[in-house]
Amino acid sequence: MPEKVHTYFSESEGEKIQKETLEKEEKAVASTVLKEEKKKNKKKKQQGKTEDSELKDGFLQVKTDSGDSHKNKKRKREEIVDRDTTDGASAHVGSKHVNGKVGKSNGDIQKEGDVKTKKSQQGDTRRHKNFKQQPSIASQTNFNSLRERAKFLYETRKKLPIFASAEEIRSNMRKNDVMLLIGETGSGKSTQIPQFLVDEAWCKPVDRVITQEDGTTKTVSVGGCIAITQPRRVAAISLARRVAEEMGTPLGSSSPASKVGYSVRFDTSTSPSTRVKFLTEGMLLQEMLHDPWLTKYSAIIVDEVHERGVNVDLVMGFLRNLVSGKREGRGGVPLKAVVMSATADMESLQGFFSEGLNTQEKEQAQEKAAGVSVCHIKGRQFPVKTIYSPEPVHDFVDAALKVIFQIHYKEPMPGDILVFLTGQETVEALEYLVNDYATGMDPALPKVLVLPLFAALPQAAQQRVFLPAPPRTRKIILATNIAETSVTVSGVRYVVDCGKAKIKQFRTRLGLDSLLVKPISKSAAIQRKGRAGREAPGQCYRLYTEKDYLALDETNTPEILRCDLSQALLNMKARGVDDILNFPFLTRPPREALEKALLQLLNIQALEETGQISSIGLHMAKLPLTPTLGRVLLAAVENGPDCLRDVIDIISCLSVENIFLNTTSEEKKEEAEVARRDLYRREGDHLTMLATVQAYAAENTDRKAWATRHMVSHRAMQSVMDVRKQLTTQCRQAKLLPHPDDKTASRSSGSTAPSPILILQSFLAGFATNTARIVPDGSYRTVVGNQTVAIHPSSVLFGKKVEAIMYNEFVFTNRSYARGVSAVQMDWVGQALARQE
DNA sequence: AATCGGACC
Repeated sequence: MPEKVHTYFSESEGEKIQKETLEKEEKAVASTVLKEEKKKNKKKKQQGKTEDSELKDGFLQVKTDSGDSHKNKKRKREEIVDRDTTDGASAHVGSKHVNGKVGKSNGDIQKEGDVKTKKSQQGDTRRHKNFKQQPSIASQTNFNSLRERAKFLYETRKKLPIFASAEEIRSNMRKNDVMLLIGETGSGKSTQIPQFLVDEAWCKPVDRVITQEDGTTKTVSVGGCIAITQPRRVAAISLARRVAEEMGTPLGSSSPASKVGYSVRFDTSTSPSTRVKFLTEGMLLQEMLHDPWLTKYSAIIVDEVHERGVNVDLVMGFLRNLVSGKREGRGGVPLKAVVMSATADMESLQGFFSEGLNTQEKEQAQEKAAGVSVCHIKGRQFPVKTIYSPEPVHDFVDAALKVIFQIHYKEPMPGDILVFLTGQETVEALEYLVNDYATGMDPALPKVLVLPLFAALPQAAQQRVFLPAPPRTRKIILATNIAETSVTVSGVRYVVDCGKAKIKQFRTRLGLDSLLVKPISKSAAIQRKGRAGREAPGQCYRLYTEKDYLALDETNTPEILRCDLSQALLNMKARGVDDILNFPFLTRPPREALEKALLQLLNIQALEETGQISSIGLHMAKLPLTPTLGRVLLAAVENGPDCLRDVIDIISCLSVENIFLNTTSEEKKEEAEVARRDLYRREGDHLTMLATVQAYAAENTDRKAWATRHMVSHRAMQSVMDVRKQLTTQCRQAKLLPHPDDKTASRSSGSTAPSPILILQSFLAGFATNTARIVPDGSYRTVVGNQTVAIHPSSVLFGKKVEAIMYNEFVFTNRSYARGVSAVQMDWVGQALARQE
């Protein structure tokens, strides 16, 4: 069988080393997380050698220090977590670059995959540094080596499909303020466009005299910086890292001379010289609350518009107003915009911008009036053959099982299989079936390694998908739509697509979220299929007929049509958009949905009767919370600092993913019951969360072990602590909480803990309408609307009967559930509702 | 009548 092994990698020296590593690993197949950790470390060292040996080749290069030592502690922790997440990707670097040699250039940057690879390299570099105990000189930025690296990278940049269009793009942007760019996967748009534009004359900062709201004037520097928005944090960070390398500049805050930075929640890394800044859409919206005219920027590049998250729609609306208005807040300096999408549904976007430009600039009637240019860039993908099911499929788990083994029997190695399913339940069902079937498989055949992948999966288990398969083994990744955009697994040549996904839809009339399995769109189907063609030609098996495919919607339903709009509208109100109904929505939500959200904001006193934003509302908009949770926080202020601190702890839990690990099996559930006994509170989930945060925070020796012991998600708890710190800091700045060194105000040791009653009453200020009372048959009915609702099985109150409940979320899956539930008294509910009248 | 797809401030 050595043949098989040899076909996996070609012949360079570095790859041989890597191959040997893999063989060694096969002998020590690790089954426990602990073993995996060790193995990883071993491999990393090997990886380091691989890189060294390839240095002269130039495919990979160990980065010299980029001054990371200046970063604060928390950031380091996050980087380590980050690196670990993507660690496995580095193991694939070898094979990826081999592919580059035989057919495909290694230069095309694919945000989620390739750039992550860079990150892992840096992680490895840091490890080396620690190992070798390098002297402090290493913390200085080595500009020469940065320049050399950039020079080398330039050669690969030149081969990107987009590179030939650089001059056309520059020229378009000189003529027009807005450009729409359709660039398929692998075109290089996200990394190259900012570099094409940053040295343009219009991108220089200029001083302008601006009349402020109070009538006074002041001189302000306008422009000079380009922002590129991303839907996801990891993408923003890894793109920034890559572009910094290509530009030969240190990254972010590591040097005052750094020209490239990024900004995501909990992690902003910029310098006074930052000219290219990658940020999440949410972060740009946050910046706009403080700087509505985006005076720092000469251009905003909006990337991945086709994903149509609610934030990108808001950004687009604000941007349209900014490019078409009189620019008074910018001293007349234009703000340019590049809107980038992977799919070609851009005609509507063109209309969206040109409509605004026409109406606003009609009077000026100048022929050089900003128009909208459009640019198409070819992508770089390997062909993927589509195989449809000849018959409609009733049970896609069963159908997937058959197709998986059909591929496994028929198709040569290597070539991993990525299966798109709908959720944890289907993933685990198929995992069981594949493993069961594989036990009876002919031992002469390659083995299969089944790897589940979904967001709720613990980090260590997620990482397993990035490890290369042992020799003679085919990886079968069973994933939710996390693998559509957020996670890229290398080595995949076969995709199996069930054609469905769980999609959340907010039902305005009922105030209810539903999470149902629905057919995906054509563009999602194309996206899934594309995952088979990133490294080599591939195949996509669709578990539905071609007729079914043709009947699918063209694109995903924009999130703005599927979600509760209150947070979006509060942000708009805080930005000074008074007339919500006339806001330039890319897709206009139904009037009813807008009105419902406005009413909701009015109910929680975020708006005045006039529809103007209230001072409470303005405060809420600045908090990184949903309006309801923001309202709860402000209500807790009234109950004193001790209550506020506790409420912050609970809110922090509610605003991250589930802190308790899922218990799927019956034994696990019992196990969890025992492990969490000291955390459970009979008052409900809110106080249980409080107990959990406080116990976790009090654990000073080994929080990870504590989390494992209590079957609590360590990853989620880390996020909780981040949110908690952010909220606490914000409350201190707003003088809602005393400063920590203010002795008189710190929690006095003699006083009792704030009563659970005060805490729950604070919550009712935001959740008065999320309440239900028990009826004689023992079920619950909502106080407003009288609908049946059941306590979700994940709640500590599941199966319990109390007078009334308050809940964080009202979701419909196969029935209506209340999630995040606490027991309350009906008269509290009455009082809270009365206050809203 | 027994359990949530994926992001983000």
